[in-house]
Amino acid sequence: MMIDIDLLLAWGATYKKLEPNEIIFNEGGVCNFYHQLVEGSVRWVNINEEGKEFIQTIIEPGECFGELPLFDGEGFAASAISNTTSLILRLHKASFHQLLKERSDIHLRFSHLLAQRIRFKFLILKELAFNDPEHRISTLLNYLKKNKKNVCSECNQLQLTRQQIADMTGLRVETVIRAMRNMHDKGDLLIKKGKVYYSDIAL
Amino acid sequence: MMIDIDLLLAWGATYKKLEPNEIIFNEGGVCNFYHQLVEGSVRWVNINEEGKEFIQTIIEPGECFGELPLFDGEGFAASAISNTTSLILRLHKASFHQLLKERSDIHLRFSHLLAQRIRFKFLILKELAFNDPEHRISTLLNYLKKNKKNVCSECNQLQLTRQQIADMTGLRVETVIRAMRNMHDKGDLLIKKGKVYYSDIAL
DNA sequence: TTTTTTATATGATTGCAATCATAAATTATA
DNA sequence: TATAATTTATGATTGCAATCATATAAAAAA
Repeated sequence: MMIDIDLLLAWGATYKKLEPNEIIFNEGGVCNFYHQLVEGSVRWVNINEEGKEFIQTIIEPGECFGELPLFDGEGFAASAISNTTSLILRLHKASFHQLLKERSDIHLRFSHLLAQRIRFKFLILKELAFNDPEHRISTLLNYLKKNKKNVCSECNQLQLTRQQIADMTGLRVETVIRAMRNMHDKGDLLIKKGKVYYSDIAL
Repeated sequence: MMIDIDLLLAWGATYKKLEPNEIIFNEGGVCNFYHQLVEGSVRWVNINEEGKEFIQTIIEPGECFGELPLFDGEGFAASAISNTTSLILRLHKASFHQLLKERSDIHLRFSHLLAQRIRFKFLILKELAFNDPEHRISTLLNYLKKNKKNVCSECNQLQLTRQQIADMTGLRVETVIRAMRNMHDKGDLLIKKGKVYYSDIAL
């Protein structure tokens, strides 16, 4: 989901440049903006008491993030942190609501986005519950491939580290590494010099 | 989220009576209706190959369910099965979309609902990932209490079996039973004759 | 290029929830 | 009330991912 950049600018949105690992907003905090990523990469994460991260989504350019408070009025459900140097666009909450009001087509596209987000959560949740590391990982990778997320469109290379996959599936790095090696051995995916590629033979 | 029953009827919605354990729709199936529960109880579940259920939500009277396809055009993300004798209202998809179009206030309320659903998923997901059965259960119960879901408003009694809690947290019944006994011993909740009550001393 | 940092790899051990088995208590039904 | 079915309870065992430890490889920075 993205709103046309020119439209956002016309409505008064402003750019903000981010350093790597800069906190954009914190879980529980009050939301004043609609956020859209223009360049770079942002992770949307929950961090527990021991500092361990659970990555809800890794946002790519063109996607919005942190939108829940705009629709239900509560605090941020997770924190947003830049992975790399990034550029975002922010539109004031009031302007965003006005925009939705005037443009029911955009409102509908947000409903579509929200439904898709729930769908993804349904998918991951049932995987976490039904256990089995390999299955969890392969379901996640399948979803990402299908939605062309976190993958190089030219070379088919997965743009995630084992640690990130672990943080998205609730597993430990070592478990992910071992499971993925196993999947490689079975031909479910391809690992060359540590880098992961979707094998052509389905997944 | 509920739409006023008279309004639904005016728009051509029809009632459907359900026997216990009747399948309303199946995961992956095509959606033709907006569904709203009037009486009884419905579970929204994913069922894996071995027949084990993961309960995404237990729907109570006044709530809608199976709404994702109406917003993103894909198949049902989970199956819906009646827990008890139930009564639902169904409105044809096309009418629903027309209703949304004419009533932007209702559309906004659905955005609110969708955001809340994602929020709940964020919560559960990070719990499943950060492990620890007691913590998972207590987070779920807290959420349910806060949202007055699956709880008797008069007597404060939790309206879920240990099995259902297990199916919502990805744990086994025995683990849930043991964890909840433990929580009872610590005073986090109250178990009388097997029945669970929220203790007044927070949770 | 060399050094430092980050990511991947792999073995050994452990802890804990799943599993299996069985019983008791509670609720529903005859 | 008796009987059946469901839910809760509890012990014993096991399997598997987490954890710990350490090494190697790749990428980034000096």
